[in-house]
Amino acid sequence: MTPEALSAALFAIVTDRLATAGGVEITEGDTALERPRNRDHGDWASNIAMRLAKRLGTNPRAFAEELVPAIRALDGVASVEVAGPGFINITLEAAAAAEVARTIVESGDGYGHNDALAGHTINMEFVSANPTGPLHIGHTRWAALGDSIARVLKASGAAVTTEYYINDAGSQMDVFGLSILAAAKGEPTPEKGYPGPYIQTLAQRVLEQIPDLLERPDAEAIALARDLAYELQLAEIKQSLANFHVHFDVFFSERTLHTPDAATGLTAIDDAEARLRAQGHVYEADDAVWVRTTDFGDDKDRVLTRGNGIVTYFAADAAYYLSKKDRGFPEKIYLLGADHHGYVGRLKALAAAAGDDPDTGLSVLIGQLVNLNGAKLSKRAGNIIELDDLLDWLGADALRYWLARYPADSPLSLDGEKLRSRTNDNPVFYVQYAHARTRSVARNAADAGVTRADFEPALLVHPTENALIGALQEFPRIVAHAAELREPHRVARYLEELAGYYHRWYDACRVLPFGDEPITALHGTRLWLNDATGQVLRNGLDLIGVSAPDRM
RNA sequence: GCCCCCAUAGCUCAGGGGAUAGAGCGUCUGCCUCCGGAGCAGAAGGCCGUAGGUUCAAAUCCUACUGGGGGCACCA
Repeated sequence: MTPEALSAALFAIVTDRLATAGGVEITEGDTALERPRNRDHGDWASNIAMRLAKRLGTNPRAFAEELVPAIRALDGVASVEVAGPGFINITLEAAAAAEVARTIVESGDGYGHNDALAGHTINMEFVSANPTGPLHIGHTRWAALGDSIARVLKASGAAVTTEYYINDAGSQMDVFGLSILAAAKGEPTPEKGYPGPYIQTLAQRVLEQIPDLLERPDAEAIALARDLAYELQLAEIKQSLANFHVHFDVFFSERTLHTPDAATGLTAIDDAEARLRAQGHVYEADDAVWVRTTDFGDDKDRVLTRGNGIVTYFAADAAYYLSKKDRGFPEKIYLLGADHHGYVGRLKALAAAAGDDPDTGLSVLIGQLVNLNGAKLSKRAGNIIELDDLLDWLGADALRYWLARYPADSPLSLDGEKLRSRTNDNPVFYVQYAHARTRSVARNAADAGVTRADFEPALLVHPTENALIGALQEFPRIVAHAAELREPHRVARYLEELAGYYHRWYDACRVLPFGDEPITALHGTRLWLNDATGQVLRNGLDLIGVSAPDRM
């Protein structure tokens, strides 16, 4: 008996009761159960009676009492009580609750997957760092968060495509080429050019591949340096992301939006402008071409083509948006830093201008920036810390976990001391340790001859077993909530709780027999519970891209 | 000026309208004769920024205010 099954049964009972009362309708979400903090309040509690009391014009306790007999009659329910202002507290039979251990072991990696977002087709864009330099600390949070969100969305049944938009067009690429060439010549960084030792390294590699670079005319040399350095840098970025266990399905080049179609001679941006014009949202003023985004809530209209004939970044954004739409993504998610929150208005307006509903088709997740030991990092300050260095220093697991365990809108600072520590200062170790412990117990069980041959769930009656089982039962719903809210930190926090329940159980209940004690069904059944816990810890850690070691 | 985010234990932070507000760190006290002590049990520590409002019920929702962070280009 899972909370989902119990909730569904309760829903049936309540709707049945309401059919005779008439006039009141509820949804399945209304009978969702919560795990009471206080064990005296049963295994699962419902507040449905209090929620309906007003609409029914009845006393919540009285209405709750009316539901009790039908709930008590359910298979696997041990007792039902009405308590407090009208809570219905349900206690399950130990055997019915502990069934979940078998379910988990048999479902394996699939346990926790759910269909909360079945039928949703989602495009997620994040990171999208300029290919003119390495990924740095400013990108880490979105990389970790975006990848984890994609994982929980998939686990909840959504079809997800993760996408990295490469800003490989525009003047900053020429500045990049110029910087590389200057470095190749041994000249100082040009004004407003890209500084940094990585430029020197890139220049060196470019020279190795194009030995006669410096003998070519500057214009040609800049273009050659730019394009090759870009290629090399992008490969580095992809490698960094791979090292960080972050996966992108698509790397989308902005250049392709500026490239004329062979047949029509028009670019995707031309096409986007034409489509917005056809919708009646485009006008000319001051020699420039504008979109009237203020019609859709933006605070000012936006320019597509500047007076000098050059298209704006926003024009490419528009074309890119339409590309996502055309490629079949009804839902688009953008992850942006708080420093880009000014984009929200124009993106929403763009979606509306394109004929989409910005409320359902587009969600922009804004997150706070990351600090390091309290010191804020900005490019201008020059104290850039590269992702690769962070990975060398802290390891992907600690970094991914730390970045994933806070809500995106919560300020976050990386504390190198904590992340390197192998104590409870560093929560990833607490969780990973719990997993390693489940594996250790399993190894010892195998050596001692304890197997999963016997499974007698009715034997799992210890309070710490009840608590652990309840936590295991909650996992699918935790994943579904994390997906619906795009909040993977819920998974991390859940894992910390689960690890706590496991450690307390481990402390109180032995899986292996003492000394020469005979092996009983209880030992075997507890091994199921041990293995089930390990499986859930593994599945949860995987959702945030963190490894689950067998030994530490 | 306008917009967005934040305010909860000494510190860092959880807490999608419910019962006695939680965790880690730090402080104090216990637990290693057998499954990993990177663990467990317990103590101390709170006017949930302030003031109103909605509700049977508010840390949670709404409004105003205070204090902190960020943003408001024919840049990319």
